[in-house]
Amino acid sequence: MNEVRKSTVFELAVYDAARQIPLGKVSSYGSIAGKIARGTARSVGTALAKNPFAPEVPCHRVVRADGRLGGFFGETAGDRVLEKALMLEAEGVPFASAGKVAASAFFAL
DNA sequence: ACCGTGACGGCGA
DNA sequence: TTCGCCGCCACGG
Repeated sequence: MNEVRKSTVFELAVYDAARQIPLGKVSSYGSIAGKIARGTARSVGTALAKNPFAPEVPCHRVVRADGRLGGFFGETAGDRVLEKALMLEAEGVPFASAGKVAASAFFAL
């Protein structure tokens, strides 16, 4: 029988870092990459995309370096965008503008 | 071992 | 300021 998809050490490190993001705050893919000192924003995004520990791991609190929400929240993705954006607002994350998180909302990992 | 893909980031026009 | 291209690392086939 099939085993569960075993995550790599890198991915686990990413999940652990994301899990440290407090409610009402966010972090960028690049910041996490630097935190775990492994990989880059690209690989971090790929790892979070697999996130088998959701919602245990608040991957929705991870945004792009420019404050934008990112792939899962892509404006062209449809209604999902608003759902996630609203979820962040519900957590108390300040927005600089529509769909853009304020720089002060970034949590220093 | 090699190639293509992907929830990104920085720079140039 | 906005749009587009290249470069970055990790993973699966």
